[in-house]
Amino acid sequence: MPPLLHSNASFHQSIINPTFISLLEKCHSIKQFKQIHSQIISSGLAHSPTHCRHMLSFCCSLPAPNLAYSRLLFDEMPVQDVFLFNTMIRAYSDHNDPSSALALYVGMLARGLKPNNYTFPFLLKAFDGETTIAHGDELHAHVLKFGLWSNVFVRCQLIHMYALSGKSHTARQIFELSPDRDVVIWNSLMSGYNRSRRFKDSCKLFEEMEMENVKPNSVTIVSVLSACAKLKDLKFGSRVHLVVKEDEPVLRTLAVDNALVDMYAACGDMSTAWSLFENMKSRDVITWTSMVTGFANSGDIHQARFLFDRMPQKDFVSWTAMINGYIQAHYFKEALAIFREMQDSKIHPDEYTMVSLLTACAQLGALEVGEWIRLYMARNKIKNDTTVANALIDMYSKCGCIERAIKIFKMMTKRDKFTWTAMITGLAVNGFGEEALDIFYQMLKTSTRPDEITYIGVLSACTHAGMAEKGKELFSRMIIDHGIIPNVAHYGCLVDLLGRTGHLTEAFQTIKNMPMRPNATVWGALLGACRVYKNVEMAELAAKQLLELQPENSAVYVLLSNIYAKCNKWDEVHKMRELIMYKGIKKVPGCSLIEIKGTVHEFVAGDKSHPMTEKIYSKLEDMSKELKRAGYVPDTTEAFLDISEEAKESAVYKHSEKLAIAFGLLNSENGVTIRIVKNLRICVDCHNAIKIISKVYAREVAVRDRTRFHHFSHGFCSCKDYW
DNA sequence: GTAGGGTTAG
Repeated sequence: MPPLLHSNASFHQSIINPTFISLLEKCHSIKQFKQIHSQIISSGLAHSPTHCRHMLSFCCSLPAPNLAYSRLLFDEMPVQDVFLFNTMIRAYSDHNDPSSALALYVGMLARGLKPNNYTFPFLLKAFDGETTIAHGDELHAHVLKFGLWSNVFVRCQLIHMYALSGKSHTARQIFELSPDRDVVIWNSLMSGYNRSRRFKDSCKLFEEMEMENVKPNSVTIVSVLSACAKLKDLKFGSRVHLVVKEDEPVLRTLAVDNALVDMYAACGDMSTAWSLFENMKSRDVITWTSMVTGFANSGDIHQARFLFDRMPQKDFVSWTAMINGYIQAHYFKEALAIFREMQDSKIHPDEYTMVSLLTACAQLGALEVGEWIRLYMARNKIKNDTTVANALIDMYSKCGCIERAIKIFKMMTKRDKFTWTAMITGLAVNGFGEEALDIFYQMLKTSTRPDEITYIGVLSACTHAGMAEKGKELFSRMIIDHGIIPNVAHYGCLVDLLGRTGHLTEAFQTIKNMPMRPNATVWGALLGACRVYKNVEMAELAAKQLLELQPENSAVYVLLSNIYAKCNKWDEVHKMRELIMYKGIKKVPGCSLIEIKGTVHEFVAGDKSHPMTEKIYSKLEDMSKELKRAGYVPDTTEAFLDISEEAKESAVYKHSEKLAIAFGLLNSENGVTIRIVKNLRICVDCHNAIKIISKVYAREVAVRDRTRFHHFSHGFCSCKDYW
């Protein structure tokens, strides 16, 4: 910072001082700015219009602008002209503060000032969807009233504004009414379509440009390729690629190459993506990240990781992409592990990263890590937006902590349909059917409309709470009330609902009358109900249909065999066993997860790989004695592959959830809830045993199985033995 | 003495 002039203030008064202006141009921090400002004041030049303009412009365009200081400066200026208003509005705009920008605009009108060509581009750029819905049309009218329609910048920004709020129809009208349509205004409309996810319209617009002989530039190409990537439209994307090849000198930019790589990768054409990638003269972090995402999405997680490890530099987007890749591949533990690596390399995550991590925690039932993430977000001031809160609700629900999920839900000031759906589904799987319906009715009072997924939650709430009549009513009204045509998944829910409440004939009738082909879920729901209500004939029928759809589904044989066993049809059980041996079908191994001190431990039945195996098995022995003393009798009707009674007993005794609970009892304090996540349905023996464990050890045990939560406490389960 | 369009992650 050069020394400031120590000149006599009066000497400079009322003339423009070029020294101050050039000092402002060199100014890089608010501290320096304040020094110059004080000099300007003591020189008596603070009220000179030229100095005011320079000062406000520079203050607003500092590398880290101080909005409050800028506003103070603005407020103290003796004459606030349109230029100063525009500059201040732009500052708010740059800070995504539409309401302050709007308030200033209103103040400007009140002052009798007229907006000019610059005002609306600044002001409208600040607008988000909500501000547009509230004030967009009015401002559009102002544009016309003040005669600014003829300005192409103003029209571009109007298009941008309408597109952002989803009114692409109005955006299109402005485009149509534009007298001079240069490539930029075409691009504006296309980016508008992209923003409102009207990707097909973007592609159509590109074709229109070709027909009207408007030459696309590199921005056009990037936009249209982005639309192709979202649509996974390889055919259209390749056509755009040809256009690029026809005009290489103009269109070959790094951004275009990146967009091409991303398009091919998104469409799953990894070999073309790879050859483009290899031949690029220069690549940046975006190029690499697109490749990593492409490999991950095409199911090649190892290739994704291979590339990821070789990236010359990685930013938080690349790390998040890799975390997401692991989640897509169901490698949830790896997703959490690589986040630790991310922290080691001192790359700061953002809210997107957090959502991914919370998803992994939800899948693993890793409550402690999930809690840690919430604290981490608070400590590191990571944006807690609606998506993050939705992920938290989902994580808490899937970890069986429904109270905490409700707390997040209640604290939210802005909720979207995902929020409501997450809360409804969360309550449903945790067994709070009535409460789930309450939330659903609350949702209907807002302007948020339920969708297909919401209804899956609503119907499963009725199932888990045994509310057959209510469920039937909601099912029959979903098309009338919300125009949602029931799909095969909804029919699956209905069959499940009827089956679980004992209406087997009605469930079967529903399947016969449904307007589409029943899928495996539908027949599976019926088969499950047959098990509970011991209906062998219908079970055979359902199993036969199911095996036609999924001949390798071992669970069907197991379930059918269980039903035979339950009905003492041992000949049939024997036949089933032989059939399985003959067909060489393997049972999906049962697997249970438990999180202890932030680490997720995984157990399969009969597992002896854990470092604490000896202690676990000896704890299991103790438990077995205590349980038997408390009246527990092993129930082996659902044990399947074992021949002798004794072997069966020892097989159920080593079920993965029992191992996990033994481990949990060994490694957690009294009074702490033991939380287990299981990949299959819990078996009847484990269910009995855990009820007694909850009583004998005075522990709450929460088991999440394939379909729902079982909250065990004081010898009872929240599912009321009904699952 | 100010203005318009673009790419990656949920």
